[in-house]
Amino acid sequence: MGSPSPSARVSAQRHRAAPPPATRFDRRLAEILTHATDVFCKKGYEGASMRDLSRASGMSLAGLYYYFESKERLLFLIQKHTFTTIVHRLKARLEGVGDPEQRVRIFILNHLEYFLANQSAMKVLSHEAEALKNGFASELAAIKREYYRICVSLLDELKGDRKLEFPTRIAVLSLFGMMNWIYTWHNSRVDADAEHLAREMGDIFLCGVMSGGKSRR
Amino acid sequence: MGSPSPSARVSAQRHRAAPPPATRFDRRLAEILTHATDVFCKKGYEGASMRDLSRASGMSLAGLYYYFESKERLLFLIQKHTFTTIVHRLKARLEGVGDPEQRVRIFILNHLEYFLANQSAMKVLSHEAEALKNGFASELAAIKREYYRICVSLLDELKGDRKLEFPTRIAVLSLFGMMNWIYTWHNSRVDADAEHLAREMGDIFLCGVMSGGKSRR
DNA sequence: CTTAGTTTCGAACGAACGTTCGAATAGTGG
DNA sequence: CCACTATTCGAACGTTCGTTCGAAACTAAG
Repeated sequence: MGSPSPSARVSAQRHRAAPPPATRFDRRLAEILTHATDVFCKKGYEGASMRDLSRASGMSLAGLYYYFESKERLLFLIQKHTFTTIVHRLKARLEGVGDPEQRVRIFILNHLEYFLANQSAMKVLSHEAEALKNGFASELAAIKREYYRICVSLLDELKGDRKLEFPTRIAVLSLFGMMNWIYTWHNSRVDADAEHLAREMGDIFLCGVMSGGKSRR
Repeated sequence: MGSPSPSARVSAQRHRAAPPPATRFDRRLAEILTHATDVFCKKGYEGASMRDLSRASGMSLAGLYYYFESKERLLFLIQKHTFTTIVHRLKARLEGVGDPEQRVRIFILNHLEYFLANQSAMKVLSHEAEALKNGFASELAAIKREYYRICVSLLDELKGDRKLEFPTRIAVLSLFGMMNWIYTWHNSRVDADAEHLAREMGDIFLCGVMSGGKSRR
């Protein structure tokens, strides 16, 4: 039993002085993930066949299975990497910022910047949220929940700081809706960049939330 | 040529005094559409097989093709009926209401009420927006555009009436995002009903839009 | 070069897919 | 009852699906 089921490997070896910190295996896998992301984005997870992925990544159908053991795990790898990265970047950007409104604006900007810079990946993350089953689904749900909780706590900070009253859950989910819906309409030739969008959505959302619903009734 | 391709029929006969104004054919088709909507909602358009639809509607696989000529046309019928209905109801509700803010609030309420009362259908409409091709796609895009334009004109009315300045396109699409995202999170056991949600989302959106983005920078 | 390990691939598997066809059934006016 | 249409179905069509397997091709060290 020299090499038992290669695709079960999780990229364990990491003790070398190679120029890029990733092994050849990891680099090739990353390439495949990139191409697969585009295909999933265009045709949807169910609509994309392994043969489509094979064609897009320039590797034979059978060759793909050396890098992952199933189509479902491939989607999982894409979604997990995307979500982990966006959470990681958010935490880094929030460090050292105290003002609650600024912190919310950073949340929005971080989300939109990553969304527009990685449109395919973020569409796959948003649109194929229900495609995974059981173990895969629950591991991803945990990351999602963490991201959600961060947003809740940011809004609660704002609430406490400004003595506001609004339903946090609805506000958070409305904000996610505004931001995630972008993948259905954003056109880089006519629409503004992430910074503009973040300011405009931030204005709509924050002013709405901060004026306490006093426009009528 | 007694009955040339039954499924090509568009429910032409409508000159009878039958108790319900629909023919037997139309009634049975509507039943199938209802069951198919639930299946598409649960498994997605690509993920649902004709055999799934057959099981759910209690009709044989071949029998389904008496009522529509392809799986794609079935999705089209579902989406077109849903979208047409929501636009029709909106127009009726807007009649006779003059105040621009009230008109926007009616738009939101109409959307959310129909969304929550027909969750499956609206999820299929929102989530499978890209599944149709060519002719089907363009006919649906026309309805979608009309609905979008109505929302734009409602916001432009509000803008003119209150001398506001905000980017209409972003505002409209943000509003759609807030509302349509509901299908990813709404839980009828913990979340409020359509009226509450419409008021809360209306407050966030309208106050945000009406205060002109003055919260900072 | 030899050898051992890593990576790739052609060919095939059984299963499931959307769709079709001709025959059987149910319903209806004569 | 009949004759006729409207509706339903079992069985099969050819295609595509995700996945597997054993053998090649490549890579790197001895």
